[in-house]
Amino acid sequence: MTQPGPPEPTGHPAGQKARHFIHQEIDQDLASGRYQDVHTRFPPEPNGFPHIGHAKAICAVFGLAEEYGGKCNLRFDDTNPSAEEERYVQAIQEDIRWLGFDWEDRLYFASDFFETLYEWAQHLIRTGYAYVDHLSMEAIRAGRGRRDRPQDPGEESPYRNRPADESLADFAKMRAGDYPEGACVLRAKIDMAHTNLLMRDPVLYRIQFAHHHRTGDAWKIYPTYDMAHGQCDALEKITHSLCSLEFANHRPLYEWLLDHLPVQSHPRQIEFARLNITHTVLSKRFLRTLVETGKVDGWDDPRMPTLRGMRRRGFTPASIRNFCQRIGMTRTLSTIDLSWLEEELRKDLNQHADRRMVVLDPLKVVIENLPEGERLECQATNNPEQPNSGTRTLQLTREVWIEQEDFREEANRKFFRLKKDGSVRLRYGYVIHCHDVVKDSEGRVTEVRCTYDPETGGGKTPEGQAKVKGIIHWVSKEQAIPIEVHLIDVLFSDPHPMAGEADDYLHKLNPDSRTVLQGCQAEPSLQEARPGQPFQFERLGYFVLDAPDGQPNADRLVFNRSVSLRDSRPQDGA
RNA sequence: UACCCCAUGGUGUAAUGGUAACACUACAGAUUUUGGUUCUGUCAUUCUAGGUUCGAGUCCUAGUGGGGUAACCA
Repeated sequence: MTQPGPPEPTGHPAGQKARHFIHQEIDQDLASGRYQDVHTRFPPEPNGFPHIGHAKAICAVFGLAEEYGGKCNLRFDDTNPSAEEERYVQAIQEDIRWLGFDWEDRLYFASDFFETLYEWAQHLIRTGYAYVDHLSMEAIRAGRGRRDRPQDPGEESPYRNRPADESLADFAKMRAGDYPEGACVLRAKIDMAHTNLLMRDPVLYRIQFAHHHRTGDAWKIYPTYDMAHGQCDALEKITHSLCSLEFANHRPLYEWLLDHLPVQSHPRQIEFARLNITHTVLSKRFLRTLVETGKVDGWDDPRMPTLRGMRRRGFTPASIRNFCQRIGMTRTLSTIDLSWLEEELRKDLNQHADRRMVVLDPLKVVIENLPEGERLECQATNNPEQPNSGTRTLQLTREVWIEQEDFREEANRKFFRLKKDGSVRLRYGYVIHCHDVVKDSEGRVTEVRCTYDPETGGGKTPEGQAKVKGIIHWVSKEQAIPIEVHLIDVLFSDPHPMAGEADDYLHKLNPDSRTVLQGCQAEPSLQEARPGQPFQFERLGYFVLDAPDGQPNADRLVFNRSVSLRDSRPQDGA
């Protein structure tokens, strides 16, 4: 039979998609005829906002379906009403679409299948594979085995061998709400001596009176993950059910249930390692703590590894997809260096972000031989990587702002920006020469006095003159608009915040994860910046207009630095 | 502790019993109106011990190290 998969690669040739162990498994399944096509699913529980770790899974399942010409469903695993909310259902869909994936008309909810799952539970009871157990939660837990001696077999519940009719009647009463929460559960009857403790008669249904975001108060009982997940996979005719490694222990149960239920199809669970990234935490619980304790401003704080946080920070869908492509899929535990994410973002933004000039920490330069009121027009390229991006006109005036950092009264030879009695080129403008400085009473330079060379416009170097190596950015004082800039740094100074004791991570937060800079000076075109529109502020990095909850700040222009430019300045050069 | 999973340069990923490779980082150089981009080069790798085999990163056994699970969460 022919396989739709890509050709056999060796290594990672440029431009060719990396192939991983799941490709190989799928190839075999198609070759052996186990499955005729590839149908995957993304199964989030609507109880939080997706983060970059989810992006890995999303890219994998949607990507695999696409590569094999198959389909990928979106299914909300909404089997625990006390934890789940409608707003997350919306947010998750928004984030997946933003990443660029489409489930078309295949949007499902586990709750869509509650009636079938109920019937299947009855089926298990009738066939002698499930029973209603009135033992307390503690008693059940104890009966499954001692924590310190898990090798010993568990103890069978006294309800284990009750007649099916009795269980059936009790199960109906559970559904009807005749029993209070916690009074009883439905358990599978498997093997109380199994070495995998999950197989020691796991709970399949429990009573919950919580209001469900979709089914309201129609149900008093809800299936557990194990009773719902594989069954929904089967009902949706999923072929390859991908999940993270912590579910590997559930696979025998996944198989057992499919084997004992009248399912029409038999999906296959494949586990992969979840994503870890240095300097951050990727777990809903820990991220929630950061939000709830006010360590960050919210789920969409630009420092958060949530997709909405990253979006607000200026990450692009392409950069995230490329990142996920690059890290691959394995069963090996790994921690990816945060710089990989930043590198992918730079790669994308270098191609697509228009260039602008902004001075973060302004120092006044007076060009003495440029009369007040006179303007020198300079043509600035919008994006050197995109020949068709055009140019814009900047006005060079007598007074301009440059970066404090770009001026030194004295400096060594490796410093090739502006110093006293030295020259530097104003980007897109002219070469200026500094011959004097003005200082305040404390000796700080408040003003730099320069002259410009009219022969050096358009990047020209006049005959016989040495080429000026340093080029710095600038903004006309007359034209500048004030903006606020937020520099974003790592959330945790420790590369491995999760190492160590339970809640240590809260003490490893980087106190300087956000630096607010007020009084920055920007070229006037930035007045028109739109949310999500990426810019490179020349020599400073990539920036995006801040838009909390998708809306720009009404009272002022705030830009977040998505990522800095790679900086190879030598340490002693400053 | 029991069960399950994992182990290849600093990092990540390939090599499907047959010459250990690719990318990133680091470092060096070239180009450059961004100390950016781009290009070139250099350094560096199979956890340990046995076994199977003509041949082992790959298969087997044991050890060591790391991780997951041991919820009426998913």
